[in-house]
Amino acid sequence: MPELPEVETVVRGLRASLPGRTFLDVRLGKTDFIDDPIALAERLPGYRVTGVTRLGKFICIGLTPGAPAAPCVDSLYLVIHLGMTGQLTVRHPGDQVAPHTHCFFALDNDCELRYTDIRRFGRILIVPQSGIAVFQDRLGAEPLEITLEEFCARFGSRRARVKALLLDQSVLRGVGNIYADESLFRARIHPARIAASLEQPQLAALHRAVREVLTAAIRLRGSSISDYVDSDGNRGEFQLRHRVYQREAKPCVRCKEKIRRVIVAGRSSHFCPRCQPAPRSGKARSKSMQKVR
DNA sequence: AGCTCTTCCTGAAAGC
DNA sequence: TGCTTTCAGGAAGAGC
Repeated sequence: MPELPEVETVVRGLRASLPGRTFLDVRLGKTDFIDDPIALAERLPGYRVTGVTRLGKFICIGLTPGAPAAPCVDSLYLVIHLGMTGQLTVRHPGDQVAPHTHCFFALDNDCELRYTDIRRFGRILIVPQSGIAVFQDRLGAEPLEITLEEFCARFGSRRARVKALLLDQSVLRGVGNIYADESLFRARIHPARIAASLEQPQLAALHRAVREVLTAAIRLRGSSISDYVDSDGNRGEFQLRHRVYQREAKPCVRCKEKIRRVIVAGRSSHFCPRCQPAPRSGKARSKSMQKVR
């Protein structure tokens, strides 16, 4: 599933082929995942791509009105979230069309940008230039840019489970289930730990682990678990380096203990019971306190 | 504030 | 074999 490293890989691919291109035409299939499909189809033709950026897990394609500039027409962003199974690829019009391809954006160089999404958990919307700041403000910090101080401020005061916070896009933008589990393993922190209970060295280890895991995953062009491919249709390779994600019952790479899977924050969470010791629950603590007394 | 549950959707895998 | 059920999960919303 596409998280920050996968989205970053797609963005880098698009950056090689989209800037300077003008949208000629938009064809849509199913549109229930598009905020305003009519506006999308009517407004986009004539716009030229100025750049491709990433905001957390969102792909932002910057657009400006085409050469014979219509007066008073604003620049805008075509914003795309790949959800669980979204794929954004650049193809030739004659290329075979993958099943569940719902958007075709024709370009002025005999190529087309295609959006394919089996489960349609993705999202496509147009954000005007004037609205991008508000859009960005609803998202948390960029994991590859956040300082240790800000990381500690965002995590150290919260009573939520650390895994839930890692997945919360208004805290950190871009981390999903795979990289949350992989980061917690490297930092040796149990996913169900209350963030505010973490010691300073643990917060520092997690801050570092998140950045290292994401950087390593970008280097290998992301993790392809089921459907993820980059803008050229190629799979990533970081799934070969996963140490806990989808390794339930397999031996821990550090200590050989069997990797376990539990539900934390409503998500399956993989961890090593020896390397990532479980927090003592409130119940257990009060019981032991009673024993002591 | 933060938790759980539900919804969206499809295909793979498990169960019968 | 072939059908039905279950599950996975990013994000948002409801309700506690």
